[in-house]
Amino acid sequence: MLGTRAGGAGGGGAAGRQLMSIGAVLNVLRDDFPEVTISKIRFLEAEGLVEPQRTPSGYRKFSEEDVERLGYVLRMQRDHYLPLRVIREHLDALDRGESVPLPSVAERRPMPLEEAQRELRDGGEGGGGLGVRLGRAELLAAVGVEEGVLAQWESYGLVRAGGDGGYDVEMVGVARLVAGLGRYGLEPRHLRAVKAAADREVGLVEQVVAPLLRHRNPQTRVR
Amino acid sequence: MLGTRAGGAGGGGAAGRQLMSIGAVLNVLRDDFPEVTISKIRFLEAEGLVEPQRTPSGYRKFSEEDVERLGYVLRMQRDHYLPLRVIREHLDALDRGESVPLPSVAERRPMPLEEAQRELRDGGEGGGGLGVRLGRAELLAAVGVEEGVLAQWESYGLVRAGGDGGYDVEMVGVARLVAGLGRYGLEPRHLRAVKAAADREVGLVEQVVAPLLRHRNPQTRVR
DNA sequence: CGTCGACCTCAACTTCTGGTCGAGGGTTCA
DNA sequence: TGAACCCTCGACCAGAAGTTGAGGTCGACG
Repeated sequence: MLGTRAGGAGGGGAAGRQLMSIGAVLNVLRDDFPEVTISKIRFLEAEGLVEPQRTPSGYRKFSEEDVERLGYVLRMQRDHYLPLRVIREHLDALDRGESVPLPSVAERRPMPLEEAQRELRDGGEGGGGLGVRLGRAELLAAVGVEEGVLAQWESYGLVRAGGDGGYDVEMVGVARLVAGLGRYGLEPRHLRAVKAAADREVGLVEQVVAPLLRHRNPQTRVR
Repeated sequence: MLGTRAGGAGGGGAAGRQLMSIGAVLNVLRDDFPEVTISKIRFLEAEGLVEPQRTPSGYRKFSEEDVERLGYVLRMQRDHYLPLRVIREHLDALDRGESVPLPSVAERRPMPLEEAQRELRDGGEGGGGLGVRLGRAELLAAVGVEEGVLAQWESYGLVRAGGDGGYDVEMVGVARLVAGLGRYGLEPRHLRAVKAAADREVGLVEQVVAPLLRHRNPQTRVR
């Protein structure tokens, strides 16, 4: 409906970045987010998540960017359950060119090791197999990096050896990911931030893999 | 203090799976989660997140597993902001051998494609910087898999081409991860579940990669 | 045997988040 | 000029996540 808006798509150069009224924004968004309302958009502004321009008379005018931003907020909220405060901080930081305040798990203890060991002891390889552990050389080979690089990763806590000096298979996934990221320009020092992601990854993999030893077999189901 | 309990650590074989009182659990956990309290643990039980055994007289008795579970809950809550309901559902499903209900972004709409495309059209590369895009062949090379495999991944929505047929650099990270997981036995059909993780991954990577810099300093200047 | 600390339940209360609603009133534009 | 749209502001609301306290039991130690 209202075919007006986005119509042409065409190359429209630098022309007018068309601004849209709150109602128009609503129409655009509710396609992806049916639960959005005008009052919610206003609320999100009040909470500092967007700052649309205003006409002299006070009407809000949203740029495409604002709309994307709203979409991002809504997505984060809906799909990742992030509280608005967190999204805001994140976005704010990004805005001013800092980066990634991130829902962080980082820095707390440098030592979930004990836990891993316990798991290792208890679960052993009993249930599910997959108790596979790699030596350092194997890991290096599997990931395709050099000694020094790995050492560096370890110093950043990105990859970690188990108590026995061996590496868990999961580490391959993590390491490979780190390597992948590195390949397009992210250094470990940037990756500290990403460690949170790696942790998540591990968390998830743990859920997928580890319970195989503790439990029977996975299948799907979603809320 | 109370050096008693966990003391030995030693290899106590099959001996008694020692159960601990709620107070003991508290001591164990608050090392990692200082904010935990007895009442919170009870609350979590009430919410169905753990089900410790009981002595005949009604005292709670937590197994190691229960404690780990609590740790998991607390970690998910603190680090990933997941609501208890979601954690519970996830855990419940895992318990009964289903799998990974996961804070999912999945289903709901079978079609984020449109979104991606719009983003592509509208935002072009404006928003994100890092407009680098890869061809299919490049992606294949970067990840080191064959055509067919990639096609399969795509059919599972694990990896996705943009509107222009090109792949975003982030996809390399995702694809590489998928490849890594595949390498130790997880098939795409299992990975559907993990897709949520991949999505997170992308979200995070976006944040890291796009704006380039970083620093942190939360600041709350609402209104 | 008494008593002290750890534990129990249950209901009421609290705080925070994330909004919604409506009254009262301007703005736009066909 | 009037219908449709938009504005602010304060009140109100529901749900999540705990906390608190009153009243009572358990267990172990001296």
